[in-house]
Amino acid sequence: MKKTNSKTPTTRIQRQKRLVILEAALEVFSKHGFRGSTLDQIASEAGISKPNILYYYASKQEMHKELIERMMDKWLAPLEEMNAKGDPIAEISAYIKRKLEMARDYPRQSRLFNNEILQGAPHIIDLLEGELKILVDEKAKVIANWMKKGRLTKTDPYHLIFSIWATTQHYADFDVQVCAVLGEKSAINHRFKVAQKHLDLLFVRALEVE
Amino acid sequence: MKKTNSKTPTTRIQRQKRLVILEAALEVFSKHGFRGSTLDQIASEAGISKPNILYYYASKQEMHKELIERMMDKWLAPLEEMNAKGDPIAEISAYIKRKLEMARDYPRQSRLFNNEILQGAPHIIDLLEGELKILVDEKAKVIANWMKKGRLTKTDPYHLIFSIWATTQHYADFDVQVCAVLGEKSAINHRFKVAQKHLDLLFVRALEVE
DNA sequence: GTCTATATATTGATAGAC
DNA sequence: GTCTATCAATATATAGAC
Repeated sequence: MKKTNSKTPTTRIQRQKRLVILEAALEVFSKHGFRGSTLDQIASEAGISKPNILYYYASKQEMHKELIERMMDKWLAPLEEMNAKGDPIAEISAYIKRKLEMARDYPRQSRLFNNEILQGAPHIIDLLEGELKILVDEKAKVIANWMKKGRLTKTDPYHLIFSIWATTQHYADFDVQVCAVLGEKSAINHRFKVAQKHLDLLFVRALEVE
Repeated sequence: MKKTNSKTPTTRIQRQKRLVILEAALEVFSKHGFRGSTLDQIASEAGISKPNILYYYASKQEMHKELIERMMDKWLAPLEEMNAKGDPIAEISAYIKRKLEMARDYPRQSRLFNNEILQGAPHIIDLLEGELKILVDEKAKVIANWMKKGRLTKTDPYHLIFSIWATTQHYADFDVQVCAVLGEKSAINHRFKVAQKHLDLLFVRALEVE
């Protein structure tokens, strides 16, 4: 069989194996960051030997890069869905719901992103200053327009978006602290139900105009 | 001169040198976490040779431990100051202001804490489940009492505190992203002034009862 | 494709001259 | 107290047998 470039897997088996490795890499990178993670940890987590890992991915960097790229698309989607023609309160409420569901369903992706930002975003700074800024500029304009029309209480649209990011991602990134403070009594489903209700009240009540 | 134990510095010079090293260690640990940081980086940052660093601190662990301990006290103070006998809205507003000022003035301490939590809080989990939980339980009770008396809109007090933590610390931990989105136009002083105004509106408007 | 063995670099920490 | 030199452990990555 001819040598397969690790960047372009062809067979189903190869793709599957790369996914198993990526899954393990996500587990490790999201906890320790890029520099703090080792191939040994990833290999152990994946149940695959270290050289075999490097058969599918040319380097530690390549794994990390693919994880970051896969995550960024998913990360921008919820904001993209915010619709200028919808009801302002309903749109913001739905956006919060989507972001909170992502924190619940993809906490490791959130922590991977958090780690990347803490380290100064070396791999995605261009994306933040480019694609992300463009998207946020656009949505901030939509929100500002809603406010100008008197359909939302006036505040800074950018910082409003930051507040939504912060409050929702907190449940993924600071999960250990949230659990420690709430104690064992709070199962994950209950926790996110209460969080959802609280965040909805917080933002809707603050932004509603009577 | 007799051998000085590195844990109990005696002279002024020694204390000063330890502070320089600690300052450099904070710079590095807050960016890369414990495992991702190296003595080489810290030594370079401090302008002191690696063996000399280890003359003042017995190990990398010892530096990290002292940083975490120094930070935790400072971190709990703002919440402790919240006064059950004060005006509810004013107390919460003042708490947000204090937390935001800490994010502005001690961003590296915030990121050090964030890194520790992301890694599962291995060094402070006892503190979170002990001291922190006790403090939050107490203040949550105060807030719940205010709500019961009709002086604040009803919501979950714990999640309200989480929201305040999340929104304020966001400006320290995600500073790179905030700056990328806001662009170069936003100087730090202006940024925090707008943030302060927005967060005050968000929480006060949501919690105020007419 | 997967393994053992290993090359090469980096790391935390120590020894010992000055 | 501070340095150079260095050790032992660990890290990424490769070589080559099977």
